[in-house]
Amino acid sequence: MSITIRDVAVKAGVSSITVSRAFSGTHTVAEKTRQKVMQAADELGYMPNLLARGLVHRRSPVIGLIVQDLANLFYVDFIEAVQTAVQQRGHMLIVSQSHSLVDTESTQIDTLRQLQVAGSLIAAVHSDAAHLRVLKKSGMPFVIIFGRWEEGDYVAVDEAAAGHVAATHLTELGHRHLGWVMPGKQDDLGSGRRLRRQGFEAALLERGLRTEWSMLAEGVTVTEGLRAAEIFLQQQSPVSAVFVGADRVALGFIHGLQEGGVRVPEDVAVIGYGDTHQASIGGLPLTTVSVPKRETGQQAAQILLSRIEAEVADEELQQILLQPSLIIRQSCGTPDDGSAPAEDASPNPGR
Amino acid sequence: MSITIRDVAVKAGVSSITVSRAFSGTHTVAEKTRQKVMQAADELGYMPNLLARGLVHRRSPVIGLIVQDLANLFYVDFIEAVQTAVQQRGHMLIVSQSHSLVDTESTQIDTLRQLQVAGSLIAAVHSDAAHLRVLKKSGMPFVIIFGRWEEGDYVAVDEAAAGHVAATHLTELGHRHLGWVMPGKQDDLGSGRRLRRQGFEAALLERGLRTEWSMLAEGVTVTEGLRAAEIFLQQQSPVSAVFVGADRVALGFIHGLQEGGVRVPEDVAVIGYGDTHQASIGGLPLTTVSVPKRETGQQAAQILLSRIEAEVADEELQQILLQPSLIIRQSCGTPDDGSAPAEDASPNPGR
DNA sequence: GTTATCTATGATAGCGCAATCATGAACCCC
DNA sequence: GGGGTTCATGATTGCGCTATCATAGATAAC
Repeated sequence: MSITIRDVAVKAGVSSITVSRAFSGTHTVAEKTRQKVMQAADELGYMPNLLARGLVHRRSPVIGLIVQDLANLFYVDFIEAVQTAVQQRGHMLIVSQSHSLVDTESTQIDTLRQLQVAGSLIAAVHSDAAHLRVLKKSGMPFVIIFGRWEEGDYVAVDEAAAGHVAATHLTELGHRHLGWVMPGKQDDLGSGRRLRRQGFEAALLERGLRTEWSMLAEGVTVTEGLRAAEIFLQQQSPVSAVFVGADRVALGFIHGLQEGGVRVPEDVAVIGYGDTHQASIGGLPLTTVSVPKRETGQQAAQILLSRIEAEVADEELQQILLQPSLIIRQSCGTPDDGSAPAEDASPNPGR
Repeated sequence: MSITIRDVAVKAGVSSITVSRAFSGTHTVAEKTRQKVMQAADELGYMPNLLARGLVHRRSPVIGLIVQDLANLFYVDFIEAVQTAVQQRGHMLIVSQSHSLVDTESTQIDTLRQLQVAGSLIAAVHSDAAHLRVLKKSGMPFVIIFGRWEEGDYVAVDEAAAGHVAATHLTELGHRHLGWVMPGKQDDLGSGRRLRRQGFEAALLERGLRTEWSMLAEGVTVTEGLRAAEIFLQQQSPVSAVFVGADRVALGFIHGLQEGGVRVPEDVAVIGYGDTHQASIGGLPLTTVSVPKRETGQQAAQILLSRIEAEVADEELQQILLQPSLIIRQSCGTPDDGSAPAEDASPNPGR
């Protein structure tokens, strides 16, 4: 038997509605009354029931977050940032995974809707799936993250720029024979994979070069990188620098090269993508194109919360494209070699 | 204006309660009726309102999870396992962080209670804080994780055994001069830090040895490990093997040693604790004492869900102590050196 | 002194759903 | 064929809270 607003009202000698107002702060309540109420509540151990409140308001103080894979380090920083932002504004965060499956994603969205969440952030698998359009029609605010969905709000990373940055760095170091490894579970995954590749090749073209070796990888695991290295070694290509589209894969790739007697960066330079924690440590700190994960989280949360609070559905769309940045460590060699590994080399603000 | 059970009822030509039953499956509904209802619901785009349902049931289909720090890789695998287990049984997961602060933890717990979550998993900061006792009295089921709370259910790791395993491994490799670095934000953090140390020293004692160098570290960062290495190098102790109580710190420690011209494992062997992903990759794959993170998640979820479903509050307590295991990689040297790094070397079942 | 404006509080009703109790129909047994 | 048993369905009510409308007192304005 839980204690309700009614019990508090009786004890404080006021009506239940006054108790409600004292707690929710929606109307002014005389300071003296408020104190009486609070004391009564304290003595009874009263706690507001957010379910009941949510039923009336038609939404609960919860934000949904759907990522593709929790175990992916990529999301850890991001989630942390979202968590912090959201909690500051009095919301809780529900996290779920789509495992990169559209159907699962769709189911997760439905569940969030049933829970009447105030809004959600979605790392969508496809950006053209019908269920997003359905969701949009439902009126629940949401922001797509790490992907571009032209019909709604999003916060994404300029993946073409990322590829461009990688290629530019490698060519500026003097490399003329370049290759890449692009991982990813599905090709249309926000089309990031394609864009990264295009950016990379565009940069080469500007310098009159072209890709001399390439490979599409299935997963984003270290093993995948080892496999790529194996294939690379077999082919004995003249390639001296490789862009690997995910840090974990890049680390595996480097390891595989080293096992095969190829020195990194002396014989082959490797540049990664993502800048997850693991990139910065280990024997050979990875030079990588950093994704502003925290900033993505902050901005996305920001947009979502303002949609929720303003309750304006159809303002103009908020579509943000964040720029990646180059983190020079050691896997490509550097002008001034030997920099110490940084705990967190991402250039973003926030804690 | 959302579509309610009532609208469906009218459309299907039945009473609203029949629709309710068709959806919740609590009573038998004639197959023919059920189909009529489902079709009507489909056409209207009806979705059950979990807030309303929760209000009646006095709880929502959500499980709360409070970890100390999301950014800690340690929790990633664990959360993944919990997520999967919980979702299979039709629950969602709310994740929040205590940042190792008792007050924050307490606040988070209150919020979860207000949300009427069905139960929660708590990586408690202290195991003797009063608010846990209050929570227990409230009747909401919860399981303490990664710590021991003798008054309730918990799933913890045998930290003393972990220390013992580390020491045993090092002595068996022939080391006679041992040391340790123990990180952690607070000493009474489930007292794991102390237990680990005690286990380590007990094992030494059994062999007539004792700790020759030790250090308490503040945080669990790479930087902390670098600092420890600096101090270690200054002292020029004869210690040839060090147990570092957190993988991240261990990696930093190794890096620091290498920078100082000390070879690992040739000059100094280093064994870590935790077996986070990052331990397995990088230049020198880390030998470490592995914590069964997935298994902890599975078991804790299991216990919690059975409490929720059984609704028996006071059965006998479920207190589980899982055993750590030794993962031999390269940072201590091995009988057969040169094993390839594994993507996931944890011995636990499950995906 | 009368009207206008504000503030503090209350009464009622309903958010969407399911527990409870009630009813009627179908079936079965000897 | 009367009493027992099961099954499918319905009517009512309330979960705990707040939106809405209403009221009464206080203050101000002229």
